[in-house]
Amino acid sequence: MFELSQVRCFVAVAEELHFGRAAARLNMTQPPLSRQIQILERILGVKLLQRGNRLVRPTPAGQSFLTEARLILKLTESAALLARRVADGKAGSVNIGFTAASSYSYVPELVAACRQQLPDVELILKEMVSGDQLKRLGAGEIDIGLLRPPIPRSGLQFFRVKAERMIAAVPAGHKLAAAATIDLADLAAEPFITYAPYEARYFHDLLVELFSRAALAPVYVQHLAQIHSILAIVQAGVGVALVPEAAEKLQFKGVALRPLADDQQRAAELYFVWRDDNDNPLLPVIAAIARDLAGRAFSSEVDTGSR
Amino acid sequence: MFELSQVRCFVAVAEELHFGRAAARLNMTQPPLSRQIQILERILGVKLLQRGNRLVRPTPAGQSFLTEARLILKLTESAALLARRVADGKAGSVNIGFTAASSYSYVPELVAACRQQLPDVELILKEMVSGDQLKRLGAGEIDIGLLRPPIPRSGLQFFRVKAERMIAAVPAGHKLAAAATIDLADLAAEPFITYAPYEARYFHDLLVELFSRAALAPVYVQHLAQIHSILAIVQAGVGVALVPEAAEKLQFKGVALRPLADDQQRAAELYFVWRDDNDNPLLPVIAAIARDLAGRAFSSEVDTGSR
DNA sequence: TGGTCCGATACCAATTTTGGATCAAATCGC
DNA sequence: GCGATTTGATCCAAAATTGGTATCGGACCA
Repeated sequence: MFELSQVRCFVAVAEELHFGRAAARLNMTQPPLSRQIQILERILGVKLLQRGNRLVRPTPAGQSFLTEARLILKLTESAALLARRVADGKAGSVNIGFTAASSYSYVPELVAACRQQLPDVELILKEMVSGDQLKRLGAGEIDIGLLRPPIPRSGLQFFRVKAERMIAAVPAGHKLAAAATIDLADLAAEPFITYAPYEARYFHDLLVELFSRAALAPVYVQHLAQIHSILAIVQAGVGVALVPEAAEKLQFKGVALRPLADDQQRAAELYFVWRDDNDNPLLPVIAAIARDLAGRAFSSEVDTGSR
Repeated sequence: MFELSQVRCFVAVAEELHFGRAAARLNMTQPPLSRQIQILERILGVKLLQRGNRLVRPTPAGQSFLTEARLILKLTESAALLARRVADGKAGSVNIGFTAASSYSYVPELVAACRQQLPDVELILKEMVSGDQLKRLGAGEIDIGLLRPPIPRSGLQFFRVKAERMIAAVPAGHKLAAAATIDLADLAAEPFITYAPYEARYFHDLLVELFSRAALAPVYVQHLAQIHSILAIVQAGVGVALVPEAAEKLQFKGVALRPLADDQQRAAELYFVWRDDNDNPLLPVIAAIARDLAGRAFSSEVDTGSR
């Protein structure tokens, strides 16, 4: 098969319509240029240029090949450029796993920030529970996980991007909805909707620990994995629940969301996790964006707290 | 800039994920393969492959480059293939000039036949009068002319593709429309619409000769270049005219078309013309199609005549 | 008909490429 | 653990390719 140098030779001659000038443009002498064109023609089995004694002009096949040749050269250049951009972390793609809950609160901001700062980067988002994310991280199927603790030490790096309060969700007309804050003991006295022990293990364990520390034992009437399912059940009047603050973004009608009493507050943490041997050049770039976003989130959280 | 052989090397390694196997696939040994990859990486300034001791895998930049590389290789192959097809007269494009009149009778059949037999060929059709076609043929701006005599000998080849009778056009209600055939003398007695001496020189000269031979001198009331314009004027009752038989295809309401008396008939000829030094491989192919079409047209004409 | 322009050819020198041998590192099996 | 094996990298001599100089041959021009 032919070589790119030959294609460049041909394009030069076809554009100059003159071997001598084309050779000059290619920084070479005329004889080797003639030879390269001949070789190209022999490889293709097609005469590309009609050499009259005073003029050179492309044959119809040469004309057609010229069009393609220009395209090929353009493509090679853009391929090289793209590879460099990817290596520089300015283009490419990253697979990101995220939990359903984070899609309400953190993922949208992260995606927006990336789109703005890295317009040529493709973010491939895959919703999955934290456990699956850890598995996929290990297998190299996702580059980044946005997940809940616990995080095993083995070859993973991570930092916290979010810590959001758990707040109570009660039916809108419920007597507890009347107060600005809700006491954990009052909540535990109601029929309680909680999280599925595997699919939403983090929240499940969080609540178990929260209640046992407070020496409370609520009556669990339902286990669910998704926050929006829980809110729907609360709305239906089946019981009350504790959900992360991000649930406010869902704007669920008929459900009142109230913070817990100050001394009972508990934060649900979200971590940005990656394999430390992941060589995707986008990783440090996106990690920096994520860290920056998290920093701003925490400082604004402090603001909110101080009000 | 890099070479296609290096791209092929890289694709092989990226697909096999193994230098040895890739080398075997490329019919070479492993050391030069390793080196070609290194050279490619140095040219791009980007590490494309991560060599672990038991595994090779593409870096993100390599992954992106792999996609582009496959595209480049595919394009080179298709470019070579296309060039060969053009050289074989199976693809490509031809510029064809044609007279307005031929667009009613011959061009549609020719285009249809080409589309069917040469689906990958682009026919670029340009309407122009015969004189312009000869000029453009000389300048190489069209490959084929479909035009009227006279044709100069200088470096042109040609053959006749059509000879169509001239027929009389009279307003539908006109007294001459009553007869099945019209006598030239009767026609010449009417106000006569004829052809512009330059733009439609062939028809102009044809009529001049026809009438002078018959020792007739019609009163010319209007000169026009286009057949449909002439028919429109005839329809308006301004006068009568002689038009090529193909005018029947126009289906002009309010105009009666009648053949001349048998001994007065006169044929308008259409020729397929090209420069004998034109190297477009499509030329012989399309000429053959045109000749075939002309042959069938003439034989069917003989049929009509024998009835 | 000689001069000039232009691409092709012949031949030569330099570089590049090739592939065998070898090396170094790491994994696997016993 | 410790060789045996696998895998990519490196070294080196031979071969091929490439580019350059000189020259040729044909065509147009004066």
